[in-house]
Amino acid sequence: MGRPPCCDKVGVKKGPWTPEEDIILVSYIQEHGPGNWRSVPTNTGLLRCSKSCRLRWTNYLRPGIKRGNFTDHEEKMIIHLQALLGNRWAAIASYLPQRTDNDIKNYWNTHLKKKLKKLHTGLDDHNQDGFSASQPISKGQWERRLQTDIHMAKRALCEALSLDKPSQLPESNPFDGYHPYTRPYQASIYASNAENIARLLENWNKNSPKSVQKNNSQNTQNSSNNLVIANGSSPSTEGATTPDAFDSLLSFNSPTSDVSQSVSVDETANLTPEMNLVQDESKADLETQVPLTFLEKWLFEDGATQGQDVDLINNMSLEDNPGYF
DNA sequence: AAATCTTTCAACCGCGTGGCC
DNA sequence: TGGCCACGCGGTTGAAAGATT
Repeated sequence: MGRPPCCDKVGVKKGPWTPEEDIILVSYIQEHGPGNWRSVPTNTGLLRCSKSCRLRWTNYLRPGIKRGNFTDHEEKMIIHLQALLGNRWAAIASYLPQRTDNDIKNYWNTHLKKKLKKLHTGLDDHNQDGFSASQPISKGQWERRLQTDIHMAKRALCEALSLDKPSQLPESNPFDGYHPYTRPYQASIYASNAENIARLLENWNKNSPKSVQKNNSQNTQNSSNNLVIANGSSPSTEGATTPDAFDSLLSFNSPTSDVSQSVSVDETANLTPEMNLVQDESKADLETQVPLTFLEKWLFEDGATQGQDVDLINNMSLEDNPGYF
């Protein structure tokens, strides 16, 4: 009964990926680009199902992924975006381009949920839970609650932003510079990381698999980190995540710097076909983000106009924008 | 030092959706 | 129009690591 498995279970390997498998997958994607996952296992000889390959790539091997500790900024953004969007981790992740939805989801479940719970139990017994995962509510309540949620989220987000930037509220959209639409920014990351993968592959060819395996006794985590370590902007510093670098990338702390401008034409012009494909992939992501620009505008365009939220919500007719909720 | 408990996070599973025929 | 297929998403699981007793 039920849906047949996505792939033949017989002979399909499960569990943690080995460095060897990572290399095979990365080199294949480098050559053919991401996509057509169905054919990846057969073409690479990997004993993995297509889903597993895609997941491994998107959550771990894909260039531009930042791992390790979340910065305060990221934390706040996740909290507020979760309040806004609910458990739409992919949508939330689109605002944190260096984080995967899986990462964010895990972080929410393991850290932020507890944090917020603590916070709320620390407060009065009033039902201050502004977050979506709560008891069932009626439709009318849901609508009122949604309005409250959005209002609270908007205020909290503005507060968070002003906390991080005590001297100034962003004149422009604070998402500038790392908004998923800002493709040149992504391109620079992908470009640098694609080079790393190439370098890694070169080293892989030089070294015997055994030696690699030895280096990766900590299973796959190290191996995939290695992919980026060669970069110089290594996430191996993740223990002490580099908020400065990250913030500057995101332009949070320097509203005048436009990251999209910081990428030279050469950099984007020198993209390999693989990089372009990666860009194409990110392009596909962008399409799912279109509705969010509306929220962005609303959140940041007129931060001072609190109290107009109800009007705005009224304007945001569910019929006109069915995808928003 | 060993046993037990807790936390973390990579990976899996099943469902929804959109594209193609 | 309906069925099939591939992909993406969110919830869940379980092994490993870390903390505590």
